[in-house]
Amino acid sequence: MEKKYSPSDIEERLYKKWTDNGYFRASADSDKKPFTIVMPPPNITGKLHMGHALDNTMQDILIRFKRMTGYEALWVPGTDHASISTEVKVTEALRKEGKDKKEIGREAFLKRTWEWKEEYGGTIISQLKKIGSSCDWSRERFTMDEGLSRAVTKAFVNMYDKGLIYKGARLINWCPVCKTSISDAEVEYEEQEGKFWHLKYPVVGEEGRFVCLATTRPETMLGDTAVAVHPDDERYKDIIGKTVKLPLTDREIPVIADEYVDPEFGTGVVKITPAHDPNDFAVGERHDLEQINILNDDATIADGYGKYSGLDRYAARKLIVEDLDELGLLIKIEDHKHNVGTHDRCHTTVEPMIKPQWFVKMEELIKPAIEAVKTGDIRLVPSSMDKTFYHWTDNIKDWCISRQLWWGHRIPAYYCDACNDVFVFERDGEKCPKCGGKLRQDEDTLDTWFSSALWPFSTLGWPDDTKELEKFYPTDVLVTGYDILFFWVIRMMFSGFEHMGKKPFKDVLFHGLVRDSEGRKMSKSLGNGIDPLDIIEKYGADALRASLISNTSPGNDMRFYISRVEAARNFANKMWNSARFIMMNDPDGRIKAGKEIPGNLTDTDKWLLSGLNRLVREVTENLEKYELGIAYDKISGYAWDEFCDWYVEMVKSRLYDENDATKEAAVWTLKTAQITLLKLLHPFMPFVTEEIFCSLQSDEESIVISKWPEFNEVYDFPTEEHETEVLKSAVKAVRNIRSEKDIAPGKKVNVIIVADTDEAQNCFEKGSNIFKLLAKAEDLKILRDKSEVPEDALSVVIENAAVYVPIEGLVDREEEKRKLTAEKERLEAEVKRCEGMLSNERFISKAPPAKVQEEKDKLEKYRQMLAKVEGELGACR
RNA sequence: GGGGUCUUAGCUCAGCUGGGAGAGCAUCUGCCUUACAAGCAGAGGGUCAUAGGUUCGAGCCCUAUAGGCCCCACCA
Repeated sequence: MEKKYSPSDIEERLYKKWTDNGYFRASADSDKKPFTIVMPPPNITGKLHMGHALDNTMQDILIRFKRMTGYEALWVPGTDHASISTEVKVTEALRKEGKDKKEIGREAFLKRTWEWKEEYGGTIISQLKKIGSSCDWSRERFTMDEGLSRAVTKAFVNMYDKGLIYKGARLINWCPVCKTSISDAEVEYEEQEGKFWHLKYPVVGEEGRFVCLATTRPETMLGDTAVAVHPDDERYKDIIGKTVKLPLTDREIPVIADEYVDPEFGTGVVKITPAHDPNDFAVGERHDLEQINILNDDATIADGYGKYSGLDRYAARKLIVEDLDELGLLIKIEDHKHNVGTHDRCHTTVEPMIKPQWFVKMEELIKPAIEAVKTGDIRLVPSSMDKTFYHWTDNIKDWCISRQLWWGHRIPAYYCDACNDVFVFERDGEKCPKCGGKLRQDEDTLDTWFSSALWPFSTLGWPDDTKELEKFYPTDVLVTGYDILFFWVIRMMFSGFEHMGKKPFKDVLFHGLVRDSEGRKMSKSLGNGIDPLDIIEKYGADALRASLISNTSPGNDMRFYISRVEAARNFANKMWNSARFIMMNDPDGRIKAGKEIPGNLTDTDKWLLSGLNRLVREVTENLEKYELGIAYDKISGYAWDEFCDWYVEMVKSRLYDENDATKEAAVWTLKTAQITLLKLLHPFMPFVTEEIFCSLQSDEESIVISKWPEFNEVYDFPTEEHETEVLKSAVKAVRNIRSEKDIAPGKKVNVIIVADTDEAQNCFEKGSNIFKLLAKAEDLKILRDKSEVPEDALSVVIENAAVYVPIEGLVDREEEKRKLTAEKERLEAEVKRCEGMLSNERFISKAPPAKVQEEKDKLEKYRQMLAKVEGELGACR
């Protein structure tokens, strides 16, 4: 094995081995318990970014963990057609070739988009493989696959038949560039510097009287159908019911009273344009006002408005303001900051317009989802997401699902021009059921989230009755970012209940955004994005994965630091090297890790094994609770600090002694511990663990399908903590001798070790050579009792260790005394605290018995330690 | 305007249902030592935002305050 672990050499080879052997496949025929995750499908337009890396690492950890614990673990991958994003991209590509979407027509455009999908849609999938995702690739799905498209149609028809989908002319958000409607959730508000134009409209029949009002959008006045005041506003009470002349037009419009108007704001008078403003629309509905659409689809002024017709909305605004000014109807212009709705894809200012669109009625549909979260039937992790969930569901509005796009699922509604009727059904190409006439399908496609909402069951075969649905639905956990709670998670919930009659998942595990090191969102425009693939190439997939998990918690944003990746890479290398060490000491691989426990384990071995045993239990619990960060940190902590830094050092003396009777026990323990740690670590760092596992345990095929370690009573040895402490300290001390600056370089040094127990004595005698080497000592004596140590010896040992270095003229125990005194004081305080608690009657009676016992044990422990420290302090004098 | 969330070491963050303040990185000291310098042995560094409250006991629970971030709404 090489001295350093180099991931690039092995990752591809191992991933190929895994897929070739079908480890990731899950079968519906298996009699194992199922564990299912469906992957949030990345857009086919997308490239792998840190968010995907995090999302998929978390899912992979859970899937690999469950696979090892004996579940039939299924992870369904796939991609999303991402209607508008893709359509925009393809339209752009066409434009570069000098072609226009409209010119080439729907059919050619779709053909072109499919070609585009075939060419680029696969890149994200291959990138997901690079980070080690253990998906069942034989089940990869695409939202526009034949089966999934059938699911979409079926779902639409089901809901339409139940009256949950309707078509209606509503005010929707219109993007004049993409020329499609977009849902409320797709509108992003941006603060913009605008103007506030104060206008006056003449009151009809009262010469010289005007109503003054202010607007941010003067051009919409062409579509005004009323002006409104507050019913209690004394200033305007007398004109309610009268009419005003709408300037620049020949229309007269009424003055109405509505509570929507805030008398305190502006002049207390509002122009009402029902066709181009959501609030005005609502007012218009209440007062039965006419809705006048003054705009074309590209936001130019419609025909019939004279010289304004055909002008862009902003050009029209300028001209209208000029004309009003000329008529003396413009009072003043103020600067005004306001929020403007823009389309989240192209950042064009959206235009509210009245259009016939398809909607999903939400009020009833959402109830089972709310109920499920309330009762805990669906659990959100972290649970603080519940509040956000209710905030969304309590304010939910009907969902506009039709889009004036071509790339997507076409709405299964058919119109008969002969009898002027509408039919919604699944059978394309049919004749009109009424008159037998030719049917014309609705031109619109569905919101891309409509198909995503069906993802948990459409990927498993719905609407057919499949074995997969039977076995793997509902899925176990959905892992996703909190930013799509509304877009996706909520919609999957009600879709699951509606179409399957069952929840789509048991738990939802949320993660946050991966930000850059300064806390900014990673974005193309800022150019601060870090490509996960670059990181993988340089540091390995394992290091990337671990860096995204270590020291993090669910639902919170995290910052990406390269130093974390380095730390994780170093840890992988540490495991690599501990394996090298083991193999050096068992070159033929004669000793097997496993259940046959050697009879001659030493206390050191038992100490390690029982600690490891507890680690197994804790890590398993953490993973069950989705505490991935905690689990990883515990494993790496134990592996590095306890296993490598302590145990490996402690057993060296046994390993280097050919005659040591416990040598094999040491190798066995090393191997058993290393294998156990590798297994615990495998979900987090799949590649390096597999590579080491196969070299170390050559009779097993792969760690991927190996059995997860279990808490084993056999390993739960009672340990003499005191003895272990002595050993640990001694090893540390010996290693430390050379770094003590009190020892002059090149000076002849004699080391005295006090071994006050049999095991320590044994250990030091066996290891005297290695200790000598480590300490660069001339001579090394092992004494049984502290009192035998010469007066002039300098202790270089902290805490319990009994190692002394005699050096001429360097007898100085002040430092040691100071430390021991500090320790004594600490222990005294602890003892006092414990005694205080235990003498407190309320504590005894109120605290749980286990806690009381714990305190008693602690007290005992501290008393013992205190006695020891006092003894040592005495010996110093 | 409504809601959420955060404030813990120099930096970035963990800290489960209340019971001995943690990790990584950074800093300082000493070390190439027969697994590993991507390493080893040590050290320093925190009034857990502030003020109250509950409790035998609060980083954790409650109230208020200050500051940061996010989401929703969108006064024309």
